[in-house]
Amino acid sequence: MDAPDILKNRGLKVTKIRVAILEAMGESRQALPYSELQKKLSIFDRTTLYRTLLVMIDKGFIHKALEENGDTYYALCSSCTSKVHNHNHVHFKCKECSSVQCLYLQNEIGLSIPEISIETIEITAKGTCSLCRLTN
Amino acid sequence: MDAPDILKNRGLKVTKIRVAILEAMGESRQALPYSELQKKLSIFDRTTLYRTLLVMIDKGFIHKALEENGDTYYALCSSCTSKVHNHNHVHFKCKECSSVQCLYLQNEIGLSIPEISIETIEITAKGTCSLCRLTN
DNA sequence: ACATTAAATGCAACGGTGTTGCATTTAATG
DNA sequence: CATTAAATGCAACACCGTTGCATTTAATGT
Repeated sequence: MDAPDILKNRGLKVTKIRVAILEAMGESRQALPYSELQKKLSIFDRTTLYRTLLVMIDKGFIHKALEENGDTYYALCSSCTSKVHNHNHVHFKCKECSSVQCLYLQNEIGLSIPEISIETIEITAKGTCSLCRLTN
Repeated sequence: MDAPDILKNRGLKVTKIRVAILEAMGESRQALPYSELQKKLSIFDRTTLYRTLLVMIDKGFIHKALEENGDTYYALCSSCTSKVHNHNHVHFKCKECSSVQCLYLQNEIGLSIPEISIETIEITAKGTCSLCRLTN
């Protein structure tokens, strides 16, 4: 299913920037930093990019995978809807190539702390990705 | 031990802003967002605050507990040195009062994923803190 | 194919943060 | 009290988040 169909299926108008965002993020299969999205989509006004990202987060197409040093990494949601966001996955950042990816886990990670009710858990792991390990 | 002594012990000059930062963060016992630090320390130039935070992170006094929506939360390091950063703790953000705190765990959380070497893990939990639970 | 309309877009503008260079001040030392 | 390396304040620039408003466009019905 291509980008326009995905948008239609979820009741969103098919616009150039939405298709471009989905394609840009689909290619890489990794989380993209805002700065890179901005570059790739520099044809569009940055306000439009900003607002489009808001909409697509709200509709459950994408999510913020990581905020680090002022840069925000966005990733495609493979299992989220506008209502339910499943986050049984880990965000992994490679210290060498700076790539960020979503890793899905078989078993959800649980955590319980006395007196506090925990609703969501986000996990960010850092290390060396498989590609960079081979390169060294 | 008061702020000036802490600074001396770690080989840092005792300056007003460093003392002020340590005291501001010591009082609250919680992570402070940059925006609030900025307000509390508005006597000082913001560049000085910026550079002082860099130094204090580097020396292991404080760490970034959370970056969210462009605001960075800083917390005192209770078990970190300039060489070793222990992060067997969870950063917890209350969705009601927006407070952020470091929770220390008895047992470190481990995570292993094939083909990837993980060096550090950061966990951010969100929910309702004990105080807000009582209030409701 | 065309008109209608709500939604999407582009532009301008403002405030906040990250960052750097440079001149001045200050804390630690002898 | 003099010396000096470090810390500070100021200026400046780029980038991001955000909002208002006028214009354009995608979807819908005729």
